[in-house]
Amino acid sequence: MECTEKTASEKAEPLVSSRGEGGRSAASRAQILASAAKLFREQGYVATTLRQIATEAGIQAGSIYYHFASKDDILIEVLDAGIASVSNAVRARVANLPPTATHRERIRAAVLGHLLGLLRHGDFSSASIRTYGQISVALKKRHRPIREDYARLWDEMIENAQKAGEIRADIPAKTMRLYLLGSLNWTVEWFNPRRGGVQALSENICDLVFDGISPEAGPLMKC
Amino acid sequence: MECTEKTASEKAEPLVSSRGEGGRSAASRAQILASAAKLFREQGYVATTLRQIATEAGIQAGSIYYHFASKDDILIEVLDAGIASVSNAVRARVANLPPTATHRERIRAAVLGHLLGLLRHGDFSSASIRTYGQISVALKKRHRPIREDYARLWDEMIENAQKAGEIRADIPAKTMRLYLLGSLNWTVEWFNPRRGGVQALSENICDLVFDGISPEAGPLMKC
DNA sequence: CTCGTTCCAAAACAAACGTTAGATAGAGTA
DNA sequence: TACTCTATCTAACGTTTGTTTTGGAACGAG
Repeated sequence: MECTEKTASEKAEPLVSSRGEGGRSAASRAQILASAAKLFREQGYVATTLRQIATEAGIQAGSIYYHFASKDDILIEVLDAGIASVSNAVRARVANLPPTATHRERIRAAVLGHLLGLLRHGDFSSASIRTYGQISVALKKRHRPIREDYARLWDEMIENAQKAGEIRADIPAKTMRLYLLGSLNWTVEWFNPRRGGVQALSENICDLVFDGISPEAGPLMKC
Repeated sequence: MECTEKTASEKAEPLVSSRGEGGRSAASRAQILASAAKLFREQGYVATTLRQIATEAGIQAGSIYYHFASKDDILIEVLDAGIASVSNAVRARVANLPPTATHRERIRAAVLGHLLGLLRHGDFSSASIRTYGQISVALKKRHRPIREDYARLWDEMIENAQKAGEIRADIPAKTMRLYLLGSLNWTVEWFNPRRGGVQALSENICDLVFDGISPEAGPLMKC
């Protein structure tokens, strides 16, 4: 609202860290982000207080403003980092496939990458998924490009697989992507690491995504 | 916190409505609930203000307390009504099936009932699903019984179908239920009624749930 | 008309929120 | 030693939150 210019601002770009990359304060910044991600994931954005984040990070509430301009700015960074995390996990797994891999194998690798990235290194990506639905349109706008990038990655994989006849083509690719990512994303709502491993669960869900709940080779299958 | 006893409380149970079922104030009560459900669905619980609810309902913020004891109490009623709504929709559709219906047909009816109940008469059920993840454990505890009832309905259907060999049995029923309901629930995050009908989408998703993204009659698997 | 009940508006309440301002301790530099 | 910059604390600001209090229309019963 107000024009908040510093009284004496000679340097136009103060730059985040004073010296080098691993600046002394960079650790604090990272700590704040990690604490925020954890709390956002558990309680959502609005329910999480700057004082909670500060306590979790071992500092005082006001000190946060040395590193971030606002609570919204913290959210944006957590959101972006979360999507980037799973996006990188997926791209890495797909890129590691041999060139002879089928489209189905690429999708399978992507599903596993998405799930593992979500359930393992969880706070940022889980926070990203769980809070996205409850933020203002202004915040969504700032975050949208990264999300659309990731969506495009899936759309291309699905469309290519459809054209190659490796997955069904009677359902729009976009519907398929929304359904597919939704199935994966919802796991963060109920997954409990103490109850069964991530790997086993991920493969179960992968099977369900590909073949549904129908029996593999039904003895009395209708034709 | 404080002991808030009315100064002169002769009647132990004032009862909600003074006269009959359709009391004069029952309409206001319902209006408050409807407004709250709509806002909870759109913004989440914490982000929704009592003053917003009041404005939406056409009354004053303080007046809400004539009908409800607290904001939490409103949430609980919205949550319960939401689950009850889809639960009834599902039970009705399943009950309307002929006695000769297979387990697969029962599950298909349930899936459609869940989706249609969710996407059509949406505010209460959508609010219930979207806010459940962000409320305190105390609130969850009050709401849990109704939710578990509904979960049990699905578990029984799935287990019966597994025993009959009509759906795959190589994946735990509980995992299957969580995956299945998750896929359906996530639709409220992206469904847009202006872009395609509810019925068509529901059947697409139903197909995906049953047969996955694999082609219907694949090159490998012919009937 | 009078009384009691029902329903709600108006205004205020304390607590908590995001945010800002000023002071301060410590490290580096000259 | 004196000065500067960095990173933080302390304390407060104004606003908004859920909630409470008070008072008074509206209305039916006697």
